[in-house]
Amino acid sequence: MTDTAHRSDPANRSDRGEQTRAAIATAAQELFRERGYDKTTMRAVADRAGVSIGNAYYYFASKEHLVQAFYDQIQVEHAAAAQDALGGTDKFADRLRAVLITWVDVAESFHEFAGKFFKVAAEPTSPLSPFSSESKGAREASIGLFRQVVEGSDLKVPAVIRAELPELLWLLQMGVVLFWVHDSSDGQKRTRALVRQVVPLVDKLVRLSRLPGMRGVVGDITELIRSVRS
Amino acid sequence: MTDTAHRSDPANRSDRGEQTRAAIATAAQELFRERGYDKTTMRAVADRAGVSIGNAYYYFASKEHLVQAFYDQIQVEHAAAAQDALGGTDKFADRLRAVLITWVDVAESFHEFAGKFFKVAAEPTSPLSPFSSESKGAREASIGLFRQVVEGSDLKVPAVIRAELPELLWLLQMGVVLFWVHDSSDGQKRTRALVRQVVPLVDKLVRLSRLPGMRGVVGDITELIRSVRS
DNA sequence: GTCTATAACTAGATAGAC
DNA sequence: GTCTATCTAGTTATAGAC
Repeated sequence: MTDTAHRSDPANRSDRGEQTRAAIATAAQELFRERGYDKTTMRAVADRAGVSIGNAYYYFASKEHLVQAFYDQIQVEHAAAAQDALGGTDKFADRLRAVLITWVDVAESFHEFAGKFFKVAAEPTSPLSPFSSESKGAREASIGLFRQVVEGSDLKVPAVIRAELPELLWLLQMGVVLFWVHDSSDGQKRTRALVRQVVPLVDKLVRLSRLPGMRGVVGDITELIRSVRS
Repeated sequence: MTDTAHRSDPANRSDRGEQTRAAIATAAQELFRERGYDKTTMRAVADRAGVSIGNAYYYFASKEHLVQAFYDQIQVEHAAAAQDALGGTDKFADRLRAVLITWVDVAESFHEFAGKFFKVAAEPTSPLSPFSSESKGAREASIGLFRQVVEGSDLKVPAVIRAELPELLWLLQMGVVLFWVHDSSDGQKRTRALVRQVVPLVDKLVRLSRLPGMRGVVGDITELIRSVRS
């Protein structure tokens, strides 16, 4: 493999190329927000970016790939906003709620075309799937956020749980996203209500894991996670 | 409303119309299985059904609507197969496992293009979404199956739980489907392993709900379900 | 080699005649 | 109910400029 000229190698991307790429991505994001995914044509994107369709396809393999820019943006904004929110408290429930609610805040402006976005991400073979190897970076960043939630908290739980909890909380977040996508209430207030209700429950459940009768269950769950991951 | 000629009123569908509709649906199913969703064109479907494209669109509003036939078929086959499997035992865990494994069996032949199928169903606005009002019938049939699992079993649990459990088990089934879609192992054996592992855990958790310390948690969960449903 | 553009292709969907 | 003709938009082929 002497394919040193491959586009994914940053060393070979020229400045001009980067500018064009950025122009296309920006045009796409603007149009997606203005008209939604379906009503945004590749021709319109290329047009606004001041390039030809063919050129747009040189940088983005498909229309779906243009969505990735959003994905990344939410991720980055959420990480920053959550970081702020985590500073205020060491109570586990407060920290968890802060991270989840912060996500809803950040994602709010994307909600209108989130359905299409989600549709794209739901396909297992899509690089946008939260379970895909292409999403590994974003996924691990997100899990890392929940690791912070746990580690900076006052939570006293068995070490096995402490280790597995971040991944479980990330799954919870995926569930919240699923609900959010289907939530047509004003300002996604039903999702916010769900978070406020589910957080104390999770807090209670996690703390209950210390009860003698729960040891077996905890073991089963960690075993389950381990085997699912392989 | 004097729209007595509307197509959705079975009394007004002519025999010929029904035959054409069936021919199109059958052609689509054959082709989906032979080549997958993407490689099956509406032209090919119309062709095999011996009708024009325009005519195909008279009966099915979009290509996605042709997928609905699969959806329904799995539903019906699963209900029948599960019915058989439920006859054998009154143990809750056995009954639950039977219903879940039966689904994996029935769905196996669809797995190859399940990704595309799932993608379509994942869009919140899609009539195929398991949460959509159009899917209400299928959803309730499925929940009914889990009601049978609970009611025909030896399970001794609080009435609140007994009432909410079928819907929760249906959600578990949705989780299994999610895993299954992403499961590329031979014969979906990883999904089968997941089911075999998760069923005893659910069984244990449900029975634990009788413990005094769990009463509060059970109340919280039922409250959560109620508010989410509204 | 990296970029960019034009023309053409494909397939889902619609309009309108019969 | 059924057809043909047409439209639309994602995508690709390919030629050529920098």
